[in-house]
Amino acid sequence: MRTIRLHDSATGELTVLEPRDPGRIGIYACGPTVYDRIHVGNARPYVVFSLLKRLLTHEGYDVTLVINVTDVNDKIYEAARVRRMPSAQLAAEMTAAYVADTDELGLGRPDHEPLASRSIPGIVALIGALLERDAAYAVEGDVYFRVRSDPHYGELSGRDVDQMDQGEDVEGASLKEDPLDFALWKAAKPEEDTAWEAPWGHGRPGWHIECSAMAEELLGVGFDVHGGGIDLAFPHHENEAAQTRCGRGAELARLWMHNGMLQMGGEKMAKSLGNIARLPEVLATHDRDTLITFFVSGHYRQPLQFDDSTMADAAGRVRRIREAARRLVGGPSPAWSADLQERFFSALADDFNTPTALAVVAAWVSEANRSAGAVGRDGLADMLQVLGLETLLATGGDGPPEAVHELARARASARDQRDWATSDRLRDEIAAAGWSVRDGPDGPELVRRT
RNA sequence: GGCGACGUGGCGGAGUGGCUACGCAGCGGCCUGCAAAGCCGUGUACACCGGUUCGACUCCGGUCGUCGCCUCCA
Repeated sequence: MRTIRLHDSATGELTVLEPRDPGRIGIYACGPTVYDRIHVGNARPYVVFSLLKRLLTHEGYDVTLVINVTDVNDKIYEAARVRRMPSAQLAAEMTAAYVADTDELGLGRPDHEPLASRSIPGIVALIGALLERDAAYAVEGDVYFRVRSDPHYGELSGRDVDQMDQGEDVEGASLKEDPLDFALWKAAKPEEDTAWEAPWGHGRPGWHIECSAMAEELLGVGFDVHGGGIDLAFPHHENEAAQTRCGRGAELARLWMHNGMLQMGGEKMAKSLGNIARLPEVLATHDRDTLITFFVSGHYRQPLQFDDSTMADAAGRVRRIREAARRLVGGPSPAWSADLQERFFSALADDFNTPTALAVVAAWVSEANRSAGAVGRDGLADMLQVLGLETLLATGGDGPPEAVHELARARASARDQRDWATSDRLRDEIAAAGWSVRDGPDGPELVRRT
């Protein structure tokens, strides 16, 4: 179990991960609002936190990963209205689509995937605690958080309350004591078709309260790592932190981790900008190994360029590792592997530096390719597993069909007769069938084209 | 305007006060009938201007530029 350091957004510094409970780590990451299929940008935190869990598990921690699903939200009501369907039905369908889409990433599921709609009692209880402590107030069925009642408000995202834009949101502005305040509970509106009973009225939760409630319910207050996209730092995470701090008298999380934005055309990938690539579409044209490799090729905190060229680069890395893997044998790796594995895991332990880790994998592959004798795959397997790329070691699936074998045999005899024209023509036919021939020292070999 | 991050070779993308990141692409060579795969070699890279230092791409200050947040947003 080595020392893990992570960048804490709250302090801006690398911080040693010291578990609340020895040997155990609780991680909560904000998941999607389900009003549409997710795009690749939405998949980044799913990948980052799933892989962080793998690293911590590898290091011997007992890790619980929670990624929520926001299934009650203004955007869902709006999208459901457009489609003329019940919002609960749209949310259910999109939740199922989200699960199916992220399943295709091949990283497994989080340990818990709570739904806001199923967490109402916890939400109501937390709002109740905030009201009791005067950190919130009810007005005409709405409940608002009193931002200025929290002296620490703004610390997570580094903002000074007095210098913040005090943008009025049109509806409800008049009900707030202070424009900075935000809704914990919204009274049911005629155009909204889901609502729950609460002591202060029929309605539904605001955006931020659900995460505080769900995280507390599943991980307890003061859990280890809270994560999500950097765009959530304010106001979402700031508000979450404030709610729990004021409602429970304790910090929600010990450390805050934020991933950088996926960019397309030099700008953040976002629906509002129209520069999105939906996850299912991306996975229809690129295999998941390429996508995962693409994600780990950049540091999680930095922006990452998504385009044909960067995906092609990732595909090249994948090819090279797979190619090397074909020549490996089962069992322990040679002595030189130990040093590389050490470098690999220290890179990950130092703020989860996956690009450096990937460079170590490349060095391992080069070393293996240089080696004359049989090379055991265990060391590489150990590293790739943590990057979610153990699939690169899978031995090749089905062999070529008989027709291709037939062509290969014909080509071999043409070559024996030094009939290069026929031989090359047959090689083209084999290629057309999806296979390539390599004439090695042990004779020709058929390899699936990638 | 406020807060924050960042500017690295053709592209992507790490990192460090003096020593090869890495990948993709390119170029030369080995191997091959030719290829493929692999191997070997190859690129005066660190936005600009000052400063600190024996020495800065790496620290400090400034300039310019880019991106993110400040409103829904992974």
